[in-house]
Amino acid sequence: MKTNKLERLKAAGWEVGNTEDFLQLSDEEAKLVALKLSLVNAVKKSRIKRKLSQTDLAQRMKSSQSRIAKIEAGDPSVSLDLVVRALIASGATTRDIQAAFTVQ
Amino acid sequence: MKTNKLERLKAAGWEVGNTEDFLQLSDEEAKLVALKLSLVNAVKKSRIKRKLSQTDLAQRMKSSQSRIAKIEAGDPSVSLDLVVRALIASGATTRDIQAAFTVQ
DNA sequence: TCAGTCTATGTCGGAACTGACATATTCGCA
DNA sequence: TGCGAATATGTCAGTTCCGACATAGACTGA
Repeated sequence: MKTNKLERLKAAGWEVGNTEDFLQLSDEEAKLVALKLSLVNAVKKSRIKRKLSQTDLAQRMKSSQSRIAKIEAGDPSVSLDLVVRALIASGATTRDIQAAFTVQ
Repeated sequence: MKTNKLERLKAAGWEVGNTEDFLQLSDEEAKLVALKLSLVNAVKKSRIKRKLSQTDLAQRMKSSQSRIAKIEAGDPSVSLDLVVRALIASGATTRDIQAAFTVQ
């Protein structure tokens, strides 16, 4: 999956703004990554807000602690599906979710 | 994937409202399905609006016509990832996308 | 009617994603 | 400091999802 390029770089400490044109990511790819990033942040925020540990959240959504850690780290092996699932399971309201989808 | 239950039923002509408690889908599952459904509709709407054929859209996102058809049909084999990707590729604005995430 | 375009459906091999596990690291706090 | 809880990282086998292809059906205008 092409999107992973950016995520890998980000993980290596790059800033998103710079790398976009450097890698010549298409607008579509950039949008998708931004969206995911926004959701990822929302997951962590929502989880913390509800005072859930990663293990707690994992149980709620029948996943594992390591997967939650990867979600929050923006790991390339994590799909949008799973991020959204985590967001929902973390108790985020519909409003929260919608807000997370606000990318400009 | 558990979510498919509902999608299969829906495809068979069921109404979502009824089946939810019948199948005892958790709130989380229901939310996810509703979200996907909303996005799926947005894809078709956006594609038509821009007068793109399924083949056109497929080329834009380097997928295939049959995949687009499946996306729009809410096929169980289609992930949220792909739906969102299609939505973006169809030219939907950020505002459109956000609107599609408005589920209550 | 029929040719051309569009959409739907089924299938398949390969790619991507998953939960689970092991283990390392970080983080309070007594 | 050191201990327990929380989080991070790596790996892997099983599952899901993917594009591609074949083909069927639907729709439109001539």
